[in-house]
Amino acid sequence: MSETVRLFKALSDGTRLRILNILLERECCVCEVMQVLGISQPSASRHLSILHDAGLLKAKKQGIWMNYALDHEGMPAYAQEIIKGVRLAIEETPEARLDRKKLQKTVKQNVACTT
Amino acid sequence: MSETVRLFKALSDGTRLRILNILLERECCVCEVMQVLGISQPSASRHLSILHDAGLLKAKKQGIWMNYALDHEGMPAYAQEIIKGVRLAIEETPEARLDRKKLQKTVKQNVACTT
DNA sequence: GTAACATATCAACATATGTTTATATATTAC
DNA sequence: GTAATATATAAACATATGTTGATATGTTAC
Repeated sequence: MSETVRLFKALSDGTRLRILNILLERECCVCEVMQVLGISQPSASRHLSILHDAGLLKAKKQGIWMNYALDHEGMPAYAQEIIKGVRLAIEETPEARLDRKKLQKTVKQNVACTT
Repeated sequence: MSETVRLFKALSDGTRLRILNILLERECCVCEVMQVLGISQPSASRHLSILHDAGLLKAKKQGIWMNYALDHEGMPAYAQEIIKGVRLAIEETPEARLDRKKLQKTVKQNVACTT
């Protein structure tokens, strides 16, 4: 049961729901999340790791970037059901729409290293 | 979005998930909840009111008892989806099974007043 | 009216959580 | 090697949350 509580605690924060909203669009690195939401880097990093620890995200290092994505296949069935609910709940809110719009205009910051 | 956060905060507690588990069986009064879970009366009352304020429960006064039940019709679509996830998550845990078993043996305490 | 029971609420305390600032680690370019 | 960028982590602080015990409210029986 504790694992379930951890999941709901992870979802009990407006910032993290905003993060899930943009991750439902596509995977993001930390710097994209901080740009879109207008939050500090430590805050973005911490919230992402909370979502990750709750089993919702998979992390993949790509060069200097750490990319986070929803782990639909890896999460338990009940979590998939709950994510459906999250999507229903927030998808059509003005804030969520705006964040997704900002996400489209966002690029990974360091232009130099594409190795 | 804040309403969604309140819902998830309400679900972020092991005691309240146990309460939902028995309310998925049938409606209960406060004294039944405290008996089944083995918690104090103020605790049962408070947790029930948190679930109620989150929009998950309907309350109906019946004589001296206040009966709480899941408000499937009254809750928004996303909440119904999330409750499905809750059920999936906890239904088959040993604790949840045990609580439902205890619920069967529980009777409303005051035998005298059946008016 | 009083007594007994069910429920709600408040105060006090301990614990958990989010935010900010500073710092450490890691990768890439030079 | 140094410099710049991306990320993670820790310390300090304020706020939120859960638990307990005491008390108040409300209903029923007498």
